[in-house]
Amino acid sequence: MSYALSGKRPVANGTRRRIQDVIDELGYRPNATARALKEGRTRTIGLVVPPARNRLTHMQLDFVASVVDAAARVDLDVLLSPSGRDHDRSFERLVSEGRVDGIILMEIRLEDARVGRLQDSGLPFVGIGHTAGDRQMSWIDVDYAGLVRHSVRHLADLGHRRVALITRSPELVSAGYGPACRARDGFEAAVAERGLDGIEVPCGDDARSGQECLEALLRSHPDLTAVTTINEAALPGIQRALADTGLRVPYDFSITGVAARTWAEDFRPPLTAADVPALEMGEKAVSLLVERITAPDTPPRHILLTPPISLRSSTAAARTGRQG
Amino acid sequence: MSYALSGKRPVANGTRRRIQDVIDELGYRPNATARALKEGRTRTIGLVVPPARNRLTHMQLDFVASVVDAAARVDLDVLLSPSGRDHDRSFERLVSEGRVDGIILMEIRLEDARVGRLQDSGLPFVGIGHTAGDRQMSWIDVDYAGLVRHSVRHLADLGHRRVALITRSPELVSAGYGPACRARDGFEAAVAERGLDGIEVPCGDDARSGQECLEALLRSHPDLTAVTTINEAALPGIQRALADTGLRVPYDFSITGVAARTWAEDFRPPLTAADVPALEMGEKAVSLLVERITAPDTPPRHILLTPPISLRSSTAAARTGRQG
DNA sequence: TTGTATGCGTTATCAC
DNA sequence: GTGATAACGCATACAA
Repeated sequence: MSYALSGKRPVANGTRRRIQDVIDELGYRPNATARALKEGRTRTIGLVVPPARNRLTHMQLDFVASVVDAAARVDLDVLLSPSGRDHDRSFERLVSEGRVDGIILMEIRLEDARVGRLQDSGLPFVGIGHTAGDRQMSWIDVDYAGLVRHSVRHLADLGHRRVALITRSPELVSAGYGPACRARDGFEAAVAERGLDGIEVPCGDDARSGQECLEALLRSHPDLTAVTTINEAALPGIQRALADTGLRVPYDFSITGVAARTWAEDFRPPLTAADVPALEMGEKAVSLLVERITAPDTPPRHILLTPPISLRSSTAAARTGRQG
Repeated sequence: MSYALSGKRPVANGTRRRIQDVIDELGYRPNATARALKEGRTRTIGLVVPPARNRLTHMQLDFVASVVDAAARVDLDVLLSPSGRDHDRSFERLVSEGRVDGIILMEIRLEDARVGRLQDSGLPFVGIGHTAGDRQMSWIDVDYAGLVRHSVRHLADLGHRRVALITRSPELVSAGYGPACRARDGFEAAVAERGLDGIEVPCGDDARSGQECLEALLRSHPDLTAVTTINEAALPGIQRALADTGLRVPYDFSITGVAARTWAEDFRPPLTAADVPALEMGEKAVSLLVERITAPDTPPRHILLTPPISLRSSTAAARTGRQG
């Protein structure tokens, strides 16, 4: 069948109508698979997500949703691939079988084998998050180190001397998950700089863990007057532990964090925090990827976001000590 | 190149080794697109999700995660497609361009045009949720009507006379979203059956809306002593409103709900609720779809789950009245 | 047991 | 301005 009515070449009006009639009659729609084979591109991108087993955080969910949305806007489909211990087959299919034109990688670790694998494959890809050494890839990330450093300085300015960092799950931390490691770096830097007593504790990504974590912290460090956290899922639990102990925020205890805005605003009182623009990041990741695909020889780009810390109502000057 | 070493026909050991060597040398991997074209199937399923604009609930997230996980387990890839007003192109691509072997439909409304569209297309599909009239599709759903009816009966048994149903967002309700409508039906049935005073209110899918909603409810109905809800995202807000008003659960006020277990257990005190088995449902949806794909002539199957209501600690006998 | 040819549905190129 | 034909990469049926 002639299909020059894509406008690629002139066509007589009569013929066009005749073809259109047949199309309408048969309900013809071009087959995407055949087209992909012929054109050498699939109009599909892969999104590598953490496996379901450890339920996704809201922030990750926002990434997924915004990536899918942004991709749909430019008529790209999104193939989801869980990546983790038992799902290597899925990842391998994605990179080596030519199902996708490019890949967006989530939950990147400081040393991440998948990055090397992708580089070898030659498939365009971008990261939401970035590895330790590699400048040979495009990525978009949040400056966790900088934000945590700022948060701790803010607490120090308010007179807090003993502060804690509540970070992500032990598994993530020991796997070298980027945000967790960089948050620690920023925390240690600020603690050293201001001569504070700093405690770093991992914490599962859920309310219960948050509660247990803060309870343990309060028990073992009675002089603790402030915490900062990058674990948004733990926030409701942290809040409960505080309430149960009778500690009023911010009069008796200060909190800062790095979290999606919803979580910060849902905290009581509203949390002083750097708002991670997850929706924007997903969108940006898609356009970075589109750039990698259409112009592979362009040098990779790195976008490190440092959202401002919104001063809300969860921090105040330290009391002389919780026990006093 | 000979590629009968898929085991489809006998092959000499020497030849096999020779071929394997070449494969290793070249790093050859079969191209999925070409294979799909040849075999007439893509080994990919489509998952139609609500658009990102109204952020997905945790339950929906669990659906997505479990579907992706279950699909990966049987080597199926998942193509995500946001469906909503502005994303018709994405849905249309999915059903008509042969990119997928089958489709899982989420957030189904009582009257859902997409179902008719899919039936016309002949593409295998299953719903997580079901329409009003149609028995011509496979689906898996939770019996919201029955569960809410049970919950209200439970409250009535405890002596509550004026109870409220907090349902989903006004948009969802007026769009005829299945769970919202069926919850209302069950609520009205139980209210009529027990001669209660029933109030039904829509509520946005977030903590803030939950708080405002319950505050308004308490203001306008001072004699309200119990609520039941299917809006899990509103639960934290409901809890806060109660706490702010000084109402103790369950002594002063009772709550029941239909929610994923995490939410119920995270409530303080733990929520008496029917636990929606979202993870299991996603998995089940995949196997239903695989059945539709491999045996299209099989009659459609309907799975209506009625998870038991777990009695936790959020309900108690009604006081004579909140004001008394 | 092995090599070769055909066709899946498109798009692009080439004669007409 | 239009119709026929090759090629994308694979699987398979058929010939050797």
